[in-house]
Amino acid sequence: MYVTNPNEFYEAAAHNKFAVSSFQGGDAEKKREIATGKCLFREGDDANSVFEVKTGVLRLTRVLENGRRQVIAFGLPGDIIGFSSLGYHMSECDAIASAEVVEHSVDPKKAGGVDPELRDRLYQAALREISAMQDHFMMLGRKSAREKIASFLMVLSDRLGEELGAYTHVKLPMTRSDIADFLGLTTETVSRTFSQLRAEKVIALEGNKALIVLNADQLLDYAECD
Amino acid sequence: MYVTNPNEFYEAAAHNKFAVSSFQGGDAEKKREIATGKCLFREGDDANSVFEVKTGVLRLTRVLENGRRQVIAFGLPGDIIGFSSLGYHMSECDAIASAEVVEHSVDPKKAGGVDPELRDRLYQAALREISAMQDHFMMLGRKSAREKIASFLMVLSDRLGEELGAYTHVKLPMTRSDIADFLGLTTETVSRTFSQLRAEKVIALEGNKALIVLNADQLLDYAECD
DNA sequence: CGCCCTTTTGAACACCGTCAATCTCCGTGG
DNA sequence: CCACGGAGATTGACGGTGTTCAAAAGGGCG
Repeated sequence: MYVTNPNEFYEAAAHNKFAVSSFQGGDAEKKREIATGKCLFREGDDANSVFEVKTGVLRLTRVLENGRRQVIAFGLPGDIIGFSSLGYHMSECDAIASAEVVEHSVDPKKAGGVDPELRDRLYQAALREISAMQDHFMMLGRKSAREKIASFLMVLSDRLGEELGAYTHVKLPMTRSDIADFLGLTTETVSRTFSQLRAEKVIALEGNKALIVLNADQLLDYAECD
Repeated sequence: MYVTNPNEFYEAAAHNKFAVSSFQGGDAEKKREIATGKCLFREGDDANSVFEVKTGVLRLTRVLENGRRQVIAFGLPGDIIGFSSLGYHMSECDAIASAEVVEHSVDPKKAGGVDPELRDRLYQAALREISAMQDHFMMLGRKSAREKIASFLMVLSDRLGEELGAYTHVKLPMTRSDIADFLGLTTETVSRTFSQLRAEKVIALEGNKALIVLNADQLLDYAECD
C-alpha cells in the first residue's frame, strides 16, 4: 500500500504482514540495491517487472512537458511498485533513500507465462493499490493544505515513526518539493504549513529530514479523515 | 479504463476491444440492469463481485462525514468497476444513466477459488485502472480548472461522442455537481468554465445534458496533456 | 570556511470557493 | 397545451486560500 491517509492504518498493517510472508523462493525474482538518487526505471522503459520494496524509500513520479510534476506515490518497505498495463512504464521511479528491492518478473513471454501464485499475489497487491489511490483522490481533490499535510504526516508517522516517549520521531526522506508534488501544493505552502504546525506545538522540526509529532490527536483532527 | 485524459485514447480503444472479447460464457457471471438513480453497491457492502459495464453510465463515489464528496470514476461501457481489496466496498456505486452490467463473482470462498482465466483478465483490468488513476492524479493535483474541464471533455468526446459533420456531439449523463466532484472543483466553477468555452466558441451547450465540441484542437490545447 | 541547494519567510496577486440571486430546463398536473 | 414548481444551472460580487515572485536564512559537504 502506498502512503495515503490515516484511516487505512489497518491496511498498512495487513500489507506488511503480507509482505513478510510472500515472494519467498522462486527463480523469476532478483534482489537489487538502488542507491539514493539512482533511478529504477523511467517513463517509456519496458515494464517486465514489478518491485517489492524491502528497505529504503522509492519515489514514483510523472511529469508534464511544461515541467509540472506529480509524485504518484512513495514506495515504503512493504509496498509493491511498478504496475503497468501497456508493457512500458508511464512514470519514473527513483530511490530517495538507499533501497533494497526484490524484482519480480511479470514478462508474459518468458517461460510460458507468469507463475499463477505470483500472479494471484500481484492481483491482491494491485487491489490494495487501487484502494489506496482512491483515498488519495479525496486528498488531492477535496482537502485543504493543512488537511493534506496533517494526513500525510499521520501516515508517515504510522509507517516510519519511532516511539520516543509520548511523542513519535519521524524521518522525512523526501524534500519539501517531493511532498508538495505528492499533495498538489507548492514547496512554499508545505513549508508555511509546517511552520504553522510548529507554532501550534503540534510538531517539532528536527533539521530538514526529520520531525517529531508532539500532538498526534490534534494532527488527526486536522487530517479530517472519515 | 476510466475517464481520464486524452493521451490515453489508444488505451480506451484497446480496452473496448478487450471488453468485447472477454467474459463470454462461464457460470459465475450474471447480467443485471440498474435503472437511473439506482444503487449497485454502497460503502461497507461485501465486495464479492466486480461489474463490467455493458451499457449506460455508473458513478463511483466516496464521501467524507463532513459532506465533502469525491467522484472516483465514471464507469462507461467497457469499464470494470468494483475492485476492492478488503472484502467490502469503500465507495458507493450508482447508475446515472440506466445501465446493463455483467456481474463477475470473485468470492474466493466459492467453488474453491476464482477461475484462473477470469482472474488473469481482472488483473489486466486492474492494471489499466491503476494507469488511468495515475493520470487522474495529475489532473487533480496539477491542473487548473480550465485544463481539468478541457481534459474531461476530450475524454468524454472520445468515448461517448458521435460524429456530427466536423463537430462532435457529446451526451453528458452526469450533473455539473458530479463533474465538479470528479475534478475537485465546485459546480459554480464548472459552470463558469463551460460558459467561457462557449463564449470562445470552443463548445456549444445543448440543454444541460449534452454539448457539441466545435473546436477540438483548441480543447486539446487547453487540456495541456503530455 | 565558503559555496550551493533547500527551506523559510514576506508581500502582492490570482484563481477559485462561497454566498446569494436569478434563470433554465423539464417533468407534472391542471 | 400551457402553467406551475422544483431541482439544477448560471451569473455576479466578494473574500480567502494558495500561488507567484523575490529575498533572506539555514544546512550539508567539499
